[in-house]
Amino acid sequence: MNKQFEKKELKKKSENLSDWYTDVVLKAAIADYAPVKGCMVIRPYGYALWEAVQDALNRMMRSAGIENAYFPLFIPHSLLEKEKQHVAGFSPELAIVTIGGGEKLKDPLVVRPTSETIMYDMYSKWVHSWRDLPVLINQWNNVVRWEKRTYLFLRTTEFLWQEGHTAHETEEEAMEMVMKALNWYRQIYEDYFAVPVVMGKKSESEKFAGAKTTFTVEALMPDGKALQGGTSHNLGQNFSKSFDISFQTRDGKSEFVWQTSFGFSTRSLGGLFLTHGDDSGLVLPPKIASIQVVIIPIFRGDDGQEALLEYCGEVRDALVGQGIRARLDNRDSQSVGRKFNEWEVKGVPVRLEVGRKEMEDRAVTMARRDTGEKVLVERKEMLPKIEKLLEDIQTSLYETALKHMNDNTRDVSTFAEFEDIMKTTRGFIRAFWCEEASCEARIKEATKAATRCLPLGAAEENGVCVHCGKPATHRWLFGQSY
RNA sequence: CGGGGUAUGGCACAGUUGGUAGUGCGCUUCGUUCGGGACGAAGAGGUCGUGAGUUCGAGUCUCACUACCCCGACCA
Repeated sequence: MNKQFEKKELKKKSENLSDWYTDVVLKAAIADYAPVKGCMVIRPYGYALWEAVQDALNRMMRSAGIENAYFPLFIPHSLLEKEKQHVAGFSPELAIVTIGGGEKLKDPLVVRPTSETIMYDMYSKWVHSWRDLPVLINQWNNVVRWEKRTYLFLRTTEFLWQEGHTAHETEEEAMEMVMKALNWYRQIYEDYFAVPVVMGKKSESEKFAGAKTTFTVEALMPDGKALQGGTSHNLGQNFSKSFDISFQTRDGKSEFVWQTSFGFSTRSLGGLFLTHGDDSGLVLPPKIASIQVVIIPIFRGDDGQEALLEYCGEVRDALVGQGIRARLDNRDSQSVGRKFNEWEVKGVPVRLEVGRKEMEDRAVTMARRDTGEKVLVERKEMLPKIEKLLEDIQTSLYETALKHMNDNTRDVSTFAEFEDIMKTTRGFIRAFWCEEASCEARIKEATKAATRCLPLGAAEENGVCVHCGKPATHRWLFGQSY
């Protein structure tokens, strides 16, 4: 049974993850290389996934009173320079427009790498009183960061994201926002993508340029490397002081606002593709898949084709009526085998095979993408069974990924052990660390692994740093970054 | 930005001592098919990365340039 059919033209995930990844993203028509280095075209089948993310995050943000807006692509270089750490962090990867309309610009324009500066310049105009707070604005846009080495979705020169930027009366209120956003990101990964994550705080050297504290969701990829999945920053008053966003408090004093920013990008889709999927192609979790069920008619001569298509159409309408995203593949130019393979590469969670046999028995054959298992289901039981199957696939994908993460998260007490793990399986390593940047840098140089985060809720303990032996109070999560 | 490699049809590649470009897949049309990438017939598609040079003649030899890929450094 459950035979895995070999894909003739697809590289194997089991042999080389990164070759497989590129191959499958291109062949599943998720994305394609654009003529500009490091840039890609997100094709309709891939963009539909991004739209699903947008829908989910927009719902979550709306529930917290956040509204969408749009700010310009270009940022005057003079504005970017206002927050020192911010400009220092981003300078090496900026694209800068120096000529406009054939004339050299007096103040070059930066193509936004993120929008803090241009948004906060506006916020300073808009905020004067405690009554103007909180400011709760999000924007969906594209940003550009000139990376030296790029990779489809995971690190592209231009990428799409949402960036939320809020301003509050108190730091407590800002922190609530920071954690709320972080939890949304966790939900997108875990509930929609079926990708487990660890939530935590970034170290000083890994935090956002200009932030007081950065929080992150970190996922573990199949090759044991870690992916920073989304970040939420407590900006404190760093930017409000640089951009003069001040307000009169309820008791008449002047104070700077407390700010947050948080972002979730198309990189996340790369994590989704890497995590699931197998030698036959992508495996999309039902909750995010744009097509959850594909119906494939199996013809027998010209006889009865019309009746078969009619039966398939009826099956599709029943599914769609139930809110299931179903597609009938009625192309007669492709053979059945080819269709099976195409939809497998594209990772559609459930395939219904419908031939004369099923039509006569008033049934469908239901095949699940993740295990390959096929069962014959009576037509009248189809709807509840498919709903159940979609849930089962979602759960099973999450559990498999969670097991992988747990199996590859190791407590380590000696540096030799640390080095050994990084040389072999990689994965997450939990170890005491003295919290000194120079020590972290030496660990990274020796093993390629740096701190991913201090997991939320990590207990305070008495320990010694895994590398330098100095006193340490917490076990940090280490890993090699994607 | 350092080290290595590659560049020939949409994709993957072959092309011998220099003689004017080929194979497989894909694509188009027609027909027969369809329970795991169908078959037959007939077609379309290439300034051989760019620019110079050597030569009667360059995909092939020489030089320069450019782009891309892999490894490393970098990557809130």
